[in-house]
Amino acid sequence: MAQKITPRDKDYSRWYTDIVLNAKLADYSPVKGCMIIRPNGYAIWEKMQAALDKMFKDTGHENAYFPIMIPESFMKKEAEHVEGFAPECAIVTIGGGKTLEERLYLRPTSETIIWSTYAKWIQSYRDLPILINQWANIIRWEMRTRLFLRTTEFLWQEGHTAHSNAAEAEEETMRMLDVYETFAEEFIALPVIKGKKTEAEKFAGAIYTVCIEAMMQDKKALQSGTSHYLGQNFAKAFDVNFLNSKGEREFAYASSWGVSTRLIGALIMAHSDDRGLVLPPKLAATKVVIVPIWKSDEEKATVLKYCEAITLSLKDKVIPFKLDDRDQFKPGYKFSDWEMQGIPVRIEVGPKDIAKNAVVLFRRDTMKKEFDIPVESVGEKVSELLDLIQKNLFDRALKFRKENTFEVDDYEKFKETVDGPGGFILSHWCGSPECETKIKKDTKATIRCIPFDEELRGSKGKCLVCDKESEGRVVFSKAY
RNA sequence: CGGGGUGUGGCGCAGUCCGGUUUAGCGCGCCUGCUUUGGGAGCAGGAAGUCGGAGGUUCGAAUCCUCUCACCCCGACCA
Repeated sequence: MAQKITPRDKDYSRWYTDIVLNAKLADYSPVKGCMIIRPNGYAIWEKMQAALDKMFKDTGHENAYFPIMIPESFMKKEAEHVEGFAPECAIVTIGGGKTLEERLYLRPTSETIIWSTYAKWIQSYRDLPILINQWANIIRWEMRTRLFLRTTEFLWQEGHTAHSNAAEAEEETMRMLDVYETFAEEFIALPVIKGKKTEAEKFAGAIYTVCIEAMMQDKKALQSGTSHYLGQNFAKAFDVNFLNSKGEREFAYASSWGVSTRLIGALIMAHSDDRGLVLPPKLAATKVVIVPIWKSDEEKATVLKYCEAITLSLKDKVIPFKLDDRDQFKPGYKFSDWEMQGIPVRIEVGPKDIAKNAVVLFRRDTMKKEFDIPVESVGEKVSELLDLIQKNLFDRALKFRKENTFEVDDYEKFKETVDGPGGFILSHWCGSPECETKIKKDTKATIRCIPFDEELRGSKGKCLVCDKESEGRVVFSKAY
């Protein structure tokens, strides 16, 4: 390929963009901040959707679809919500050539349209819970955009549940956070820290927000998924009440939760290298590429014939593969091409291998080759290798996060750490918004979350800034 | 919204300061042919641009002037 990838240590931001473009994941569109998701990128999203959708169904959820356009009056019903979202909303004012009576918001999230509907569906405690998820596109008019990480339009899923009591809604909020954790770690091979957002960082309209935070290779944090306990806020705003078993009228309790195409950004930034994308096998639509090598036409015929045994072996193990028999490129070009696109495993076959009745296996994560793999065991061997790669990516990312997580108790040292090595910093915080704001202003580091993990939380201590009592450490970091 | 930058074949750029041998050039890519093929092939031939848009100055504008549009990067805001 003509275009090269800018190395990470030279310009991380450009490296990221280079990966997205060169791996053919996405392209710029004519509209600022909007992106075109190319087949390679969309394939990752489809894999993510399939895995998540199954997990949602397994936890009792159903899919539905609500409209993209929301009446302005709906948006304005929950005070905190409208304040949080109005500035970044796109609004439709003309329809059919006429100025609309009521302006229509293109959804920045669907709480309002969904809760206005729930008002119709919920009469009795017997109607609860309602466990609905929708796969949709979202519009948020961001000032500054970056492919996958922050785009004006993005794809996501949003779960919206209604319950008859607070405990159940809170349980749901946590259950879905656990689903996200499992998905991130098992599929994206992305280790995450679960925790609670501070008041300043929570979702507009929530009682509280819990999240998963992951560390990228530049040591910055990326919020990878959120789950909100909304209490009765939206039920009150949209008058969603029901009769409980005692015959009393009560407002419903809510949760909402979502992950977006931003996860593709997380995947890229967590695992890829200066050669290109590195896909976790479980999210790779094509897990293996076969590169046949030949010199003459006769050799080509022999090698391709030989490949049939390999493809059979792969099909036997249900491993999706591609055979790259393109004539116009030399093997070296093909190697680079597929490496750039992140295909986890490559099989190289040429006359030398045929002579030994074997193949060469190459793994993308370590860039290492294994020679003399007997052809009859290819499927089995590749299958094992894919598992190894999946595990290695996770272990590598976890090791990296641990190596770049520091406990700091002195504010000067804290500032030095943020400016110097960066990473996650575990420090004590008293819980006051003033101290939180001061730290953000001084260092640009924010509280990513108050971790649930007791080990990260540690014992009691003194706030970095004001020295007041702190219940435990919180995670600070610069973030995307 | 503030600061910086860029718009020239599909992509990346040179030319712009000092208008005129520029028939607008180079690299990559593309097409054809031959030789190649175990880490991004070589040679030969070929197709493709009217210089973001509008107006102006001039005998003459990619180049000067005015206006305008778009995108990118850095900040404030955010999944």
